[in-house]
Amino acid sequence: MSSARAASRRATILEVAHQAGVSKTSVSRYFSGERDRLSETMQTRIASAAKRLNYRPNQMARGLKGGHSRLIGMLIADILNPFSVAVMHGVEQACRAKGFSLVVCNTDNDPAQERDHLALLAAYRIEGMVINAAGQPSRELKQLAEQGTPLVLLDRSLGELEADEVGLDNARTIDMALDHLSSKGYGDLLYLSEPTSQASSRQIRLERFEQQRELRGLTGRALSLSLDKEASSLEQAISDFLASPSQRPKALLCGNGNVTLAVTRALQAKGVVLGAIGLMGIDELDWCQLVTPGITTLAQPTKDIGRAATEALLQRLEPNGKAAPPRRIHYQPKLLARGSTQGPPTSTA
Amino acid sequence: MSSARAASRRATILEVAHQAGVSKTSVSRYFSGERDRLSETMQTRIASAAKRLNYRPNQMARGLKGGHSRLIGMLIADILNPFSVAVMHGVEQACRAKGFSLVVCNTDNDPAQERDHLALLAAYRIEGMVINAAGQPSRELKQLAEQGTPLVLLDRSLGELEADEVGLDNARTIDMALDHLSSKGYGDLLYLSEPTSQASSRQIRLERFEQQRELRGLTGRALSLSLDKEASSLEQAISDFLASPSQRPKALLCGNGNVTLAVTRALQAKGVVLGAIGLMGIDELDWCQLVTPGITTLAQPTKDIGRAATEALLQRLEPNGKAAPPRRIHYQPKLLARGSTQGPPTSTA
DNA sequence: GACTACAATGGGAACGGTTCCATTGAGTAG
DNA sequence: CTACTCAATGGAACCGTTCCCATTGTAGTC
Repeated sequence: MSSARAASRRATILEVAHQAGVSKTSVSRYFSGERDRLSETMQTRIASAAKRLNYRPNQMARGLKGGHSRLIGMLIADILNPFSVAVMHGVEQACRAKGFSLVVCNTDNDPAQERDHLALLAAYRIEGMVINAAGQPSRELKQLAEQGTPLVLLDRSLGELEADEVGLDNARTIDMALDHLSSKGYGDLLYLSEPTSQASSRQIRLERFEQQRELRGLTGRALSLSLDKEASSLEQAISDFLASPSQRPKALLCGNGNVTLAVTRALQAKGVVLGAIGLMGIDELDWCQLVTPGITTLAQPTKDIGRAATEALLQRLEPNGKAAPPRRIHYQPKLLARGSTQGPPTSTA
Repeated sequence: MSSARAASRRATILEVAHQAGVSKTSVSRYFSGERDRLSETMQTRIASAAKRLNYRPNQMARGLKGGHSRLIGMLIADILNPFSVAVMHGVEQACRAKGFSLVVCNTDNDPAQERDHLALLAAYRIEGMVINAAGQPSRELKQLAEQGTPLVLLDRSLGELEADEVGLDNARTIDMALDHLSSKGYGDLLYLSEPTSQASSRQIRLERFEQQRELRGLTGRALSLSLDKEASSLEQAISDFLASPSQRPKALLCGNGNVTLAVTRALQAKGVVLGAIGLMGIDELDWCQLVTPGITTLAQPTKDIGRAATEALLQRLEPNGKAAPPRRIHYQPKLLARGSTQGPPTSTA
């Protein structure tokens, strides 16, 4: 009879204690990693009672008393971007390995959604956050930081906020791209980026591109535009670039995976042959090797980034780790050279 | 002074009540949607006190008393599959719109991870689950169901479990594929699927393919294999198929996006010209239009599926909705015809 | 053999809310 | 004017844990 009842509703610690004929304190100890404080007999009795009742500690109650929700929040600007998902995958695995759960919130690049999600995460008393979102820290985010919630910024830098940062070595990435393109004979370059106001890393890449392009005596320009709203302006920009007079072979460099996709579509619509016009992208995508003759990319080590972000965060959660100075971890990309930058036809002569 | 203190630690309902000079009951009412029971004065006083202290109700405490965690869990078999992410995006938006939060758990197709995650979600007393995971319901899942947690199965059917199901009309999807392929002149077909033991929808598709292929007098076969572990066996299977003697033009049909990716890679490695050998996939992917001459797909309405799943779930959460008979919602795919099924060269003569 | 130290266990007060029930006062019908 | 209703508010118990602080018993010390 009592075993039949067990299935109907989640058992409480009190019921287990009763079944086992011990106090709830002991049961609590058993489930909070203090088993060594209990005698053998006690342990087996609790174990069997718990099993019989199918008991699981209620995390809500736990979180309430101890303040440990064991929850990590993650804010993602664009969940449909494979790069973000790959990083999230890494973060999730690392969290799980340490006994934390991840609550993922997608903001669709919308500050209002970001605010909502932050309020929510605060309501659940999450213990830390991994953030890959808007450029300007919202009031909610600042509050969270001020209250002592550890923050890790992914691929972003939010000046005023004291937080760890994990991401790509943006300057070096641009340099590698320029090295590669110019070594293949491309001398007139167009850099395309999503709006730089949204993310500091975009800003850095764009500025670095302009600076280094000039320094290396290459011609061209850098452009930042919104992919959703200005699809036509992207095509226009590419047309203008391709039509612009220059003796030097032309190439396009894409600031992230979304841009690479949009640009590849646009080039294909125009009937451009890749390679004759160079194409290179930051972020590796499943299909880059499939589009003839293969698109050259600089791959980010997504897994490493995810893991590093989580480790940085969890370190801050440890009793002593809170005060350490902010870390800045920057990874090197990996060049995957393919046909789209094989060099212009004339240069092979 | 009091405002300075406000920033340091999250305020409690008691502090707000004190500040406002009212009882905590009234503050609770204010934040639980019972504002109409409070007088104007009371409301403004509470509002200003709450604002001053930057108060947010603690969801943990709320969930404890009322049993409402306002949390929905989602189990995803493979987070790196864009289809899953797209559906998840839909689910998340729908949850948010109704005031629920989504906790996403990726199982990497691993039953052990699935068990862990389920235990965890149970510990947080989630109110419902959207599931896209292993074929065999684990003990944990059954328990969850028995305790009355509403379940929605995505693209899967778990016989013994009473739950709503949302997904594609698999039989119709296969029929559409066969219609299209044979109308384009392909008569010798190979169907490739990921392991059918993992998901009932895969099983249905595969069986339907064999049945209908035969019924239509087409030759060929259907094969199920693991992409990770048997990459070489995939290539072998394709080679065998292409080498097999047949008068009729050959085409490959891919059971989902992952297969399409693996097959496209394999075909490209072999130097196969798409179209001469037909290629068609279930699931639309970003790059299907980019790979020359474009890959024909049957697109799933991911957003609809996500929304429908959430709506079904939330309906069960309403006081009366628990008892309704299980729903089965099946969507039609959309055919996106491209060059990879333009028909074999001889048929144009 | 009394005293201390410590290991093993239990009792009960939090934690931050919700909710039932009681209390108050004003309006209304008789 | 009295009794009754109803709206507005507060008091206190409770949700399922954790954790501090007893309490007990047993072994070790002198």
